[in-house]
Amino acid sequence: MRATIGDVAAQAGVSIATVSRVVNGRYGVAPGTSSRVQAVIDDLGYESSLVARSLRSRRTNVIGIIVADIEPFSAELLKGAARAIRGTGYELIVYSGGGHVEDDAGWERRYLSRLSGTLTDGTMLVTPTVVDVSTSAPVVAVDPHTGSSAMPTVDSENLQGAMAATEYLIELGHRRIGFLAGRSDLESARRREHGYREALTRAGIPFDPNLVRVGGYTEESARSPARELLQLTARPTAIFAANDVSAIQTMRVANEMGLEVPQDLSVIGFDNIPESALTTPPLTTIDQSIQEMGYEAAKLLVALINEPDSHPIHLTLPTELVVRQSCRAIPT
Amino acid sequence: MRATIGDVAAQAGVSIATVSRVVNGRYGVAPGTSSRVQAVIDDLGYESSLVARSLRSRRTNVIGIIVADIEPFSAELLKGAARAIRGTGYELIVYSGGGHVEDDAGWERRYLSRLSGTLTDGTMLVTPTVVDVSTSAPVVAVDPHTGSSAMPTVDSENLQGAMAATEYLIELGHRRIGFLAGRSDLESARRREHGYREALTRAGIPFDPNLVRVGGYTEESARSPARELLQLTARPTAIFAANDVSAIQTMRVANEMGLEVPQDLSVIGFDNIPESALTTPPLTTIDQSIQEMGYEAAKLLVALINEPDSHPIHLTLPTELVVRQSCRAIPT
DNA sequence: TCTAGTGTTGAAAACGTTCTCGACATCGTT
DNA sequence: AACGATGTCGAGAACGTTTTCAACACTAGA
Repeated sequence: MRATIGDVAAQAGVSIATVSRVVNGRYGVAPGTSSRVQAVIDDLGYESSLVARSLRSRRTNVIGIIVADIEPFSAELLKGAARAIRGTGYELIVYSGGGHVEDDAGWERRYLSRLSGTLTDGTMLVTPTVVDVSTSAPVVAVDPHTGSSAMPTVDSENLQGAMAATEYLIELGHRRIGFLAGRSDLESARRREHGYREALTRAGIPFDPNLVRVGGYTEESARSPARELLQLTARPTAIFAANDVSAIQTMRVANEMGLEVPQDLSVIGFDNIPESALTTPPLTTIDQSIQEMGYEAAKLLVALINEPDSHPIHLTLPTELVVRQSCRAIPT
Repeated sequence: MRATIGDVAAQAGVSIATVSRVVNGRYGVAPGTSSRVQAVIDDLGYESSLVARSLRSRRTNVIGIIVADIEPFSAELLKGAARAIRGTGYELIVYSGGGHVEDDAGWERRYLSRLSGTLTDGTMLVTPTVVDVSTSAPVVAVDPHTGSSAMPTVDSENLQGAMAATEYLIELGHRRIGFLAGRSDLESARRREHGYREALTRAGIPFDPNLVRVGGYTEESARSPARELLQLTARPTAIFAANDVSAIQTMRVANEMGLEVPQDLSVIGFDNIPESALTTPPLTTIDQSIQEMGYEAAKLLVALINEPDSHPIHLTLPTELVVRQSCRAIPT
């Protein structure tokens, strides 16, 4: 059984209050008493319960990260956040539901309400759909899926990145370029689609709505729209998928249909998750330095905790084209 | 301000107990009352505090994962664990200190004590140094850094994997093979070193203690021993690093010294973290399917929570050689 | 009409902490 | 000798829940 503060107090022959003082290094306990209590603490291996402590006191020195699920994107973000936290004295708690998000709108509000005000001093929301949460504790949103808000925000240049991806395909000679979109209620998805259309327009290529399918960012939701695109009579020679997970599925579907990438089909993604380098062929994609987003968001959050009245910041990180081997030039 | 159960009760004109019953779907509240309370809950956006709830009640439906830091290895593990949890109704909480582990022995015991018995129904310990923790709640250790114990365990075939790596180098014609070890107090590191020596012995190559340096698994701790190996007068033609992070640093150090990999030096790693495919050249390594370890460990933990008296299991997952481009045959 | 049951509700204890407040020594000062 | 200052300590409230227990109002059966 786990030792409680009461056990320590009883064994040391002092009150609970005194043990609490020793544990937290508060002023006002005699040296003799202190060392005696400390000895009992070591002996029993007592450690204060994070839960009870945070229920009572305002400050916990824990920052929370709320994610819908732990998948490549959020995992990258976590690495960056952990790097930012290192040495600041804060600890990290990541909270994730079972990944059943589709049928569960407002999860971020619910989870936030579960943690905030008690467990954590501040919270980082990863790809939230709603950002108008009202809370006393600082919150920063990473890659929010809706327009700018009063909340501090870190995201990346979705528009420019999507344009760069499309322009690259155009430079390679592609004209029939399919777009596998994310959910249209998500801001990043809309911006990427906008970038795709903008690049087409600038190149003087007419926009064909038939070449756009809605994918939804997850493995499961990407497969059938990808198949639809590849079954068109005028099959696109290239597909720009709105994130890497979708792009990887697109390559898989293409293979299942007997198509070779990049000989028969060029595929480009968005995100540059580590997995994208592991595919055959390695995926050409847009790097949005997810780790940096996590790093900056965590730094921002810590700053916000220490300086609560600073006004909201919107940070936008650059994107960059990463050429690997999933695209090739159209033979003219 | 965050709404509490008291706010809901006051506004609905019922007692706190009744609200609690409605929230948890307990039997014994009149339909009319229930819907009235539910309306107030929706209106106020009330969500019960995870902290307060878990302080009081035994069951939380949360499983905890305790990691020293979030780096490539643990991040992979998390992905697997999240996959295993999906759809089970459990939620996931990952707890990590600031990554200041070296000067902080017994972190796993401390963190466990912080969470267990309160916040989580069961806990997964990632690469713990001590495994003799005593706790009432179920615990499973992943890749424990010490010998087998009474605690359920998931690890992988460190010995066989290390032998495979060394044998591969030998097959390529290498004879002077350096080994960049992990910390000698860690079980996995010892097993990998054992595999290295065993493979040498079987091939009839005498073991040279001078070709072994202690690295310690982290980026910082790997650099100087790697440099030492490369500065030997009889420089090894190949280096087997005990994990991918060390191997990547080894390649970097080699480059800084003007050596080309794999022309001047072959490097092989261990783990197959996603990052290992991103290096130039891509790293040849031993795949220990970290995600699977996380997946199996989480499954095991859930089983243990539901069936507490089942006897401890030790699961060992296979390893596999992944050939990329960081090794080449010695010209004879 | 009484009684036993059933359905609905609230009061209050408990979980493990932190922290305020007051109590009691002890000590130096006048 | 009296008094305030200082040092050391414990009692108890509070944090937001869950859960036990008892209370109350009915209804149905005798």
